[in-house]
Amino acid sequence: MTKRGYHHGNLRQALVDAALKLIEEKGPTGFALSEAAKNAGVTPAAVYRHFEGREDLIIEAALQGHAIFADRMEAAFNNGQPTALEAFSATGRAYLDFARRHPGHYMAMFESGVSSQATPELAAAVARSSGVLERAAAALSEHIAPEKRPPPSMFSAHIWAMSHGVVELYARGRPGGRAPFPPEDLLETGIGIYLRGLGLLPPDT
Amino acid sequence: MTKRGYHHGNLRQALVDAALKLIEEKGPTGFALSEAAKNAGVTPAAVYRHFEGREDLIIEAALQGHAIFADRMEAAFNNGQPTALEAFSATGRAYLDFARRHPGHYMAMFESGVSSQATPELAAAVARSSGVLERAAAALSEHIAPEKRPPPSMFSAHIWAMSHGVVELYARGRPGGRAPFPPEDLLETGIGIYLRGLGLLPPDT
DNA sequence: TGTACATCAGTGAACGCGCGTTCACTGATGTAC
DNA sequence: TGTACATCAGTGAACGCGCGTTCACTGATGTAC
Repeated sequence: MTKRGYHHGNLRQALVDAALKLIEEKGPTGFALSEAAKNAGVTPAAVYRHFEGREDLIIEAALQGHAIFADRMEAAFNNGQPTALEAFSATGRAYLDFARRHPGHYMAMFESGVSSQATPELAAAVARSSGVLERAAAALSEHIAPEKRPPPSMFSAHIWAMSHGVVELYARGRPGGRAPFPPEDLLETGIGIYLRGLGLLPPDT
Repeated sequence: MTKRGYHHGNLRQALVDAALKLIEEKGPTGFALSEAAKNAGVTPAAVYRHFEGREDLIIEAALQGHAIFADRMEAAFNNGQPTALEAFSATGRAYLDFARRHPGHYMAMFESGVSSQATPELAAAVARSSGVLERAAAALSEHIAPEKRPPPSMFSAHIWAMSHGVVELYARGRPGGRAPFPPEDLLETGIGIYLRGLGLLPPDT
């Protein structure tokens, strides 16, 4: 099924996997093409049979990340079933879950410095990811009285910002040394309070 | 007043300033000690008269950043005057304002990968920064009924996460290419909705 | 089935580069007499 | 005021290193006859 290559089998994907592991360990700017090649059991020059260069490899990693990300978010959203609220919450949890399970992908996507417009494919993948979250926000905001309803894109930007902030500050080892609370709890309670502020949850839990 | 050096005048600070500018331009991992030295009009080896090495220079930049940051936040908080709510909002605005005015510092502080425990001085500076925000959150949460009051450190973690997320995703050029809303508005509305969720703002604005 | 050939994934050596760091030094500044 | 000396900030050359990228090549695989 998988098209096997001549010598290696499937070097292209092996290189992406090696890159992801390295990005996870050392960050996207600390990642070295040569090291990825070595870890894939291959000479650095071999990389150029499959990618244009270092940046192109990072872009592929980000691209695959966005594809997985959008899939997960879409599955969690589940077309707004059973309720808009539950679908939305599931989507939020899927965000954090993705960041934890795929730190390499997450970093390639959001911390690599690669423009989301770098290639048409990447732009499309980013648009798809963003789209899921925005649809989840839009579905949920139907339950808000129109005159006090924020634009869905602002709604989703708030959620995205809080999620990303939790990932960066508390799901890794940043500010006070270690996290004061489990990131999952932090995000769940944070989003809960936010939704209550929108009148989407009863005032007392 | 400023102790002037023998040859340069005040090379130590000139190096920090050059480093900050470079960090702002290329990120903390892209910053090169040699380039900072060159921009300060000095040989790379001269750096070692004032710092132990590359990392030490970044730590000094982060340290100065935390000092400015804590000062600004403290001034904005203004001991909780005139009201806890207004003081808290001012503190939130000061956060974003700092991130925009001092991107080099901000990056050195939160994106450099330097541990906040790297030196005792840095740990103290970080604790002071965090302390201000936590005090602002604690003061404000006095107005919440005790049984539905989240721990102040969780409260402040939510705000910090949302602020940081807004900075990273929307106050730079990240996800959809450019920001859908001005970051200031995004943060102000986001925090507003969150505070409403805590019952600290009336349900309709 | 066997042979000749074309393809092309991966090799290995080399490149130029900029990096962080070291070291013996030099020469401007400050100080003692 | 003038001279001799000590200090030490900054120099300049050198180092070893790993990086991304190039290039002519080789040799395993697949294909045609």
